[in-house]
Amino acid sequence: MKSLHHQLAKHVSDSMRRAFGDAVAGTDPLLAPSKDPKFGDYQCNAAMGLAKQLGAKPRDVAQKIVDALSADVRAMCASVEIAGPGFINLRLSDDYLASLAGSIPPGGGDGDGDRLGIDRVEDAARDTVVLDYSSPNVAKQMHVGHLRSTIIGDSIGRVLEFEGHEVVRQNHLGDWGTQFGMVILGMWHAAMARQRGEPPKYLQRALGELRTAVAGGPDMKRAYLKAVAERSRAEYQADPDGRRVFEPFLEECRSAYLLSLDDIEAGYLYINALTKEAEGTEFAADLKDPKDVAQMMQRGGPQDTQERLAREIAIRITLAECNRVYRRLGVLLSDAHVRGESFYEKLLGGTIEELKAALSAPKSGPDGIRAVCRIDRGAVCVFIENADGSPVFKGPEGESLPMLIQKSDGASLYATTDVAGGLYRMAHATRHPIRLSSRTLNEALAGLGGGLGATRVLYVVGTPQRLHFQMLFAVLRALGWTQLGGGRREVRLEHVSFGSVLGEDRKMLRTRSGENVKLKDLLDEAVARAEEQVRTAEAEPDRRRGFSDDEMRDIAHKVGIGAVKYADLCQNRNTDYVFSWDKMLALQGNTAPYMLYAYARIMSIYRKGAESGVRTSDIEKAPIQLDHPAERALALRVLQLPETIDAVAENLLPSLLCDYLYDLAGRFMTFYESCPVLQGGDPALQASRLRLCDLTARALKLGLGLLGISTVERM
RNA sequence: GCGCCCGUAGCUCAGUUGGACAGAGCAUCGGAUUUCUAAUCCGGCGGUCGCAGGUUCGAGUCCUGCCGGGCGCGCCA
Repeated sequence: MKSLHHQLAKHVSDSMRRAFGDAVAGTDPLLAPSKDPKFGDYQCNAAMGLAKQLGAKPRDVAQKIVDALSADVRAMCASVEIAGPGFINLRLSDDYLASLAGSIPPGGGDGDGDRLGIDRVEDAARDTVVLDYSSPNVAKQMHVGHLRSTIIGDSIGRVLEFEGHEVVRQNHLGDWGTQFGMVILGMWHAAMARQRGEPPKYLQRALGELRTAVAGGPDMKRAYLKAVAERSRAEYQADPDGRRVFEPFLEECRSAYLLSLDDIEAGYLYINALTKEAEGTEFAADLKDPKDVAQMMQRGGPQDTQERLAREIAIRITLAECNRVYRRLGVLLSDAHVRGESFYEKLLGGTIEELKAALSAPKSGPDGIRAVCRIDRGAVCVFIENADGSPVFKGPEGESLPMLIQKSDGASLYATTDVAGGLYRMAHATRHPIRLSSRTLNEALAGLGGGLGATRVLYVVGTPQRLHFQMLFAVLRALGWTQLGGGRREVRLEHVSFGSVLGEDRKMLRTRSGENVKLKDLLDEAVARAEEQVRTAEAEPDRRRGFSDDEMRDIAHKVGIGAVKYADLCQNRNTDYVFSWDKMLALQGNTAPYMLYAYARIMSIYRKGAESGVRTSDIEKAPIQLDHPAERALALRVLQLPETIDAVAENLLPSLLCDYLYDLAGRFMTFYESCPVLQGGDPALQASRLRLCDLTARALKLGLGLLGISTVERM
């Protein structure tokens, strides 16, 4: 079944062409759901615009469109009216709505895999979507900064997959770059501490000591740095190639749980702070520079086996922790989707070579924006300019702002990785072969399997990186890599940006001590708060449902996690949002608990019905009656699920689905209050209303499922 | 300094490519429960859409200027 909106838009569009000829063939019928029921169900706003174009009166244009409407539309509608300056108001007939709702096939069993009869996209429109989301950093606990990317990305993936697109998830793990040198050095310090016989949690203590020393003034800081530098020098000298202490330590880490993620994170923070404080002092020489470590790794070679081993261990520990969070959140990411920055390592050299060669002279993309690569201040830069040569992006001095591809010291940057990643994601050996200038790059790409062949690439990354993605996309387009089928079609590159999570003080959400809020702590609290609500209700005789402990824990988990996810998704992702426990866990308003409650109420009707011998299988074919306004309003809304999903897939805005579900749940509540389902004496009416309940429950479950939220049978 | 985003009811936010009198929730006030989950429902109050111009049959939406806030701006990611 195609969406109501799609069908009506097609009909009106056809009618416009019949009335005014092929000249208006491409004109959007501007069909929209009516805001006010008194204007009908849908309205066409095209007549006013068309009138100007045709030099006619708007109402006359509207009349001609109406006159040309096919018999099919007449059959669907109870009325078609022209109103105001030239609105065409379409009111669907109750019979049509009832038969359409009645034609939705029954759900199978508990509703898993239920599509409510919604079609997948046609083959020609099927995208291969590469979806980049979550992107945690190695050696760091996931914190609220990762929450939005993970939740929004996951929902978008579910929606696109439901629509029938092929979704290739890519978890772009931050496992490369200078910061990684800090992680490895942190592990080295941990190894040395263990060798000295210090108890566990050394790095956390060291970090605390360093901070105390810094806070204590220059003398204390100096003394601390001196002690660490001297000890470090001695330890380096005792084990200069790492073979005696560091490497055995790492080997041991492979099988034993010597380091936790918190240890590794503390190590990173420690080295970060230590390097900063030692910079420019005489102690810096005795403390290894994390940049050197990172560079050594990037250059490759036999000397860096320890660094690589250390990285592997840090990645493994990080992923284990991430997977725990994903499992709790019900996010569809696993190790199989991890494609970290280091994955593109083999492409980096070739990518720089390619950019130098392909962009040695300015090259234009389909939008006329051009890119040119040249060395500037020792760094390899790609400058992005308009057709007239003026810069598209400017720095503080008004100078052209390039995308940096290679630092003057030879190291690559995240832009390099992203260009390489763009190539890998779009290219495909057969479907989308990309001609490259660099043989090195060509071979490296083939070595990675030739690429993913994406027709749409989505980056679910925060709004602050907007400039970076504008540059990246401009470069990828200028290179010509986005052209599909000889330029007939473009790969869609989209930055799915989102705002920050703010505390109630409207500043970035932090703990009281100013640290990032760890995701696992946040989820713990959500579940704990939800559990408290359930237990409070159970303690009151009037509200008691008689839940077992297991049931209460299950409800608390689903309500708590659902509340966090829903609170994030229901807001337009582009704006910052204020995090509030009370609001997200409220039972009224646009919240997960409200939706889950609506669903549980329906399930309750089924249970009651089953007690009196009503079976859903008996009423699967019962005609649906829409005599009550609440019944009609509910049925119409259920039928608008397909077009809502279409809109989410197109605009990548899960909040549209939330708005829909909130409205649907609200309409159900109204229906519930005014239309008794089981009480009525009329069996046909009872069957009809049970079917409406069934459709509503399935729409809620499907919609919430696309948001990654589980329903509860009772609450 | 330049660029991007934002400014809508006391608070948190919706508001499709410009469409009908600007909508929710919270808060507040008032109603509804011998009936399927009252964790609900129905109603009242509440807005010169930051300000000033402009384009348009029509502007919260588009253009210009100003005020206020956030973010970003070459060798971090």
